[in-house]
Amino acid sequence: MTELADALERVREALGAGKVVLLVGEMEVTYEGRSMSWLGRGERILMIKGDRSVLIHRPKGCEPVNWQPPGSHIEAWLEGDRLILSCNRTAPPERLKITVSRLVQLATHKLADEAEFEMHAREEDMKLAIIEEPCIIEEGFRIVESERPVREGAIDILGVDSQDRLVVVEIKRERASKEDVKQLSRYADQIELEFGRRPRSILVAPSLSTSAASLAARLGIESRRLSPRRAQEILRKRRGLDRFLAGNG
Amino acid sequence: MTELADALERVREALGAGKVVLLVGEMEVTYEGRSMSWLGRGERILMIKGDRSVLIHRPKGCEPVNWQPPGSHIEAWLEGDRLILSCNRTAPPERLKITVSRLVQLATHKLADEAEFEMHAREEDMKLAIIEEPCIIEEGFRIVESERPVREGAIDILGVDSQDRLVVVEIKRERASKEDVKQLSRYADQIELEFGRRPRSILVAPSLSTSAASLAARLGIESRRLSPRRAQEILRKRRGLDRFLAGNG
DNA sequence: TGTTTAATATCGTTA
DNA sequence: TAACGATGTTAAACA
Repeated sequence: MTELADALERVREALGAGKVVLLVGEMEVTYEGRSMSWLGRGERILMIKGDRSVLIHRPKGCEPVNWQPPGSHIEAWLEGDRLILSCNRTAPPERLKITVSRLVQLATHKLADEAEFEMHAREEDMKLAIIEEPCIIEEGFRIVESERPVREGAIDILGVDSQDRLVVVEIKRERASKEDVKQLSRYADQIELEFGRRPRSILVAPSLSTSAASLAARLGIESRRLSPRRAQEILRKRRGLDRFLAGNG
Repeated sequence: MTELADALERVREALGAGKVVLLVGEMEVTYEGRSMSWLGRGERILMIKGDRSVLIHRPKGCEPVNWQPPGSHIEAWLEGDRLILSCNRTAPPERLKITVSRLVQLATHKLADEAEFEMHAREEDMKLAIIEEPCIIEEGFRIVESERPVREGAIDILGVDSQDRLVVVEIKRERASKEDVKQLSRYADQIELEFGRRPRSILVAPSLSTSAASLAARLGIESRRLSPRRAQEILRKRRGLDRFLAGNG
């Protein structure tokens, strides 16, 4: 197969030059390492990036069927009328073997992409919004400390209410589960041990699961509705205001 | 830009025909939905599959920088000298907008892939290995029940030892963490409540983290070393033996 | 280097 | 549909 022999040369050249390889064709895939998998012959897309990460995509589904993280050692050779690609890692030991039996398309590109990726509306942004605007929790709420370490993990926010009672705040960016309520309860236990009196506990999340809500009620844990999106809007508004005040100062 | 106008037509045709689109070029990307993200201009690979899942890959890294799961509604149009792709979902509401400013390559393919994907050596296989060969846990160990539901979740394996003491077994396919030890301890609490006496607790995993090991020691929790790979070997050997015995029967 | 935690996690199963 | 755990989770932050 002259076509696959040519492909082998181009793949080797691309690997050496740190190019991205896009190979469309008929292939079999086996993986052995943390798990083991077999995938029989079919038409797929193989992507090898400049950092030697490897992805195999089927014609459907968002996730790759097989992959190898960046830095794998890649070898390529011909075996009869097949093009073999062996992608190996040592820690943990794992191997991905791709057997290409028919080539549909092969492209290689040297790509330049230095842009910064910015993401917002994460759990971190919810915490920042509360720190910059504590009345999200309630009127008169003040921050004492963020990420205060306790025996198991860290308390998202420790604060005091208008009557100077300690408040333990736990933040979740998704619907809170029973387990999240238990975690907050354990944090409150730690604070009670340390300060000698029971703090208030407030779970901040866009919503609570039914079991989480009933457990929270039983344990006397309060909750506040806040979505990551709303937190992001509060931050943006506030920072806009800060810039305005700075400009006038 | 005649090139991008031509690309628009080919993308539309591919979307209608359920083809896979591979577009390499310079683009900006914004996402708004469960989170929000911005990515400035750079050279990337856009993949749209037949099921309308969308992936954007940078030249490095295993994971896509942005994506949209299968079934998103995709619209494409020209805006000045830019090709715009808008990929929308309704549940949850989220939108991915791609602005292509320069085309490097565009390919579309109708791919056929009907192969079955088989994966082995998962946590499930570790459980099966213990069920088929209980002496992996210890001499005289017998299975009572698998996946026994308790208040929070399910016990992987409940069994009895050679002295008829109850044993709660928790299986982890990776190095076990402190949290895994706590989970097992809570399961043991539930069994103690139900049966009126403290069961033995055994954590099965390829290894334990240092903090997990010390917590296990403090709580009187035992452990057994078992990797998914070894479990898979045991299963294969055993099933081979079963077939041999069945052939002789 | 190892551990811990967040993620647009995704994906499957079960009640 | 909601809840819950497994995943070859991946990836980043932290000690």
